[in-house]
Amino acid sequence: MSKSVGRPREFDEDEVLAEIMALFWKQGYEATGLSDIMKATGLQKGSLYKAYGSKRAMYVCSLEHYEREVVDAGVMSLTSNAESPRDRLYNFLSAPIQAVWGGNDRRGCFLCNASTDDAAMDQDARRLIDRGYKKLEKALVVPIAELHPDQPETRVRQTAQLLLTLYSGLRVMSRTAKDKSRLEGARDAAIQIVDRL
Amino acid sequence: MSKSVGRPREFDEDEVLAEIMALFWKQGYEATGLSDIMKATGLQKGSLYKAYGSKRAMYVCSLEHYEREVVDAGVMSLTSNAESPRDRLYNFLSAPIQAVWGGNDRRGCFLCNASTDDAAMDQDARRLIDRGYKKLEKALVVPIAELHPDQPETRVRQTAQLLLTLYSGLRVMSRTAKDKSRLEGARDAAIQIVDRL
DNA sequence: CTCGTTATTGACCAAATGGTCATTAATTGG
DNA sequence: CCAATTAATGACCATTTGGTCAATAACGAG
Repeated sequence: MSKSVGRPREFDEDEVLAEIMALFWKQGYEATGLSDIMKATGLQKGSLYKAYGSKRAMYVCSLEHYEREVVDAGVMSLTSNAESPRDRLYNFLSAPIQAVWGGNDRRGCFLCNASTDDAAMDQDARRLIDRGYKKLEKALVVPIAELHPDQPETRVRQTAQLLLTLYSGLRVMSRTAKDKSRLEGARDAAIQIVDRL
Repeated sequence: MSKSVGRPREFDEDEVLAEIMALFWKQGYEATGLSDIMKATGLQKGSLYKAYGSKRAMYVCSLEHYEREVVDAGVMSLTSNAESPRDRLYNFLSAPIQAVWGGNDRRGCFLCNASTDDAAMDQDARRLIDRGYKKLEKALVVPIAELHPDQPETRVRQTAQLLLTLYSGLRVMSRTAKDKSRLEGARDAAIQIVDRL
C-alpha cells in the first residue's frame, strides 16, 4: 500500500493552513473572501476546494490549526517549570497587553474572536472553541496549585476559571483600548488576588 | 423657522435604529446585508441611504443606540441604590450567564462583539466602544466604593477594571460555553474577592 | 509505455453585494 | 394654488461572492 497514487500536492499543507488561519483570525469569517485566500496562499480556487471542500471547512481547519499551534503553546508555557508559577501566570495575563503595546498586534485571540463570530458559528466551531478554552483552564490550574498547594481543589479551579475569563476579556478589550493602563489595572488586581489567595 | 419643510419621515427613527442595531449586534457587520436591514425595517434601500448615507453609518448609529439604550441602563442599575452594592455587582456579573441560560439569548455584548469585528473597525467605532467601556468602569466604581469606603481610590478603580474585564470575558465565553458552571466559577471567585477586598 | 488516479488551472455561473438616481409623492411657506 | 423642499420607491449598476467543472498535467503501478 503506497502512500499516494496520482499527482502529488504541490503545496505544503501546513504552510497554506497557516496563511488561511491568519486571515480568518484577523478578519473573521464573512470579511475573509476566497479572493483573499487565493492571494495569500498563491493557490487557485479549484485547488483550495479540492483540498478543503468549502469555505466553512477552511475555517474549521483554521481553528484546529490554532489549537495546535497557539493554544498548545500557551498550555506548554503555563505548565513548564522553566519559570516560577507566579511568573508564568503574570506572563499569561500580560500577553494580551504585550501583543498590542509591545508588538502592535491587535488580532486578539482567535478563540475569542470566533466566539463572537455568529456567521461562522456551528457545532464544529463551537466544539473547537470550547475545547481550546478547556485546555487553557486546565493548564492554568497547574501554576495556581503550585503556588497554593494547601488550597482545596475547587478553589484552585475557580481561580483558574477567573483568570481564563479575565484573559478573554483582556484579549477582547485590548483590540480597542487606547491606553494600556486600564488593562494593566485589571491584570495587576488579578495577580494580587493570586498572590493572596 | 419651522421644524421641518418638505415631506416628513414616515418611520419612527428610533424604532428603525433599534431593528438595525439588533441585526448588527447579533450578526456583526459583514454578515449583515442591506437585504436583511430592508426586511427587518420594512424600508427600501433608497430611504435607508437617504437617512444614513452608508452601511457604515448605520453601524455607527447602532453603536450609539446601544450606548444610549443598553450601556446607560447598565450604568443606572449599577449606580442606583435600589439594591445593595453587593447585589448590584453580583447581578452585573450574573447578567451574561442569565442571558444565555435564563433567556436563551446568545448575542453577548455589542461592545465586545464590535471590539472583535475587524471589518467594522474604524476611528468612530473604536471611540464609541471605548466610551461605552469607560462608562461601565466608572459605574462599577460606585458600588465597590460603597462596599469598601476605606479602600484607597486606586485600589477601588483597579477592582472596577478587573470586574469590567471579567464581564467582557463572560460575555464572550458565554456565547459558546456548553454549561454555565465554569462561568459561574469565575463570577463567584470574583465576588469573593470583592467581599474580601 | 499505458492506465488509473489525483492535482492544478482558469473559465464560467447564478446569486448577492453595497450603492445610485430619476421619478413620484407629501408636506410647508408664501 | 403654486413653488420649494424633502421623502419614498424600485429599477438599475458594476463588482464581488462562494462554488463548479471540463481540460490538462503529474505522478505510481503494472
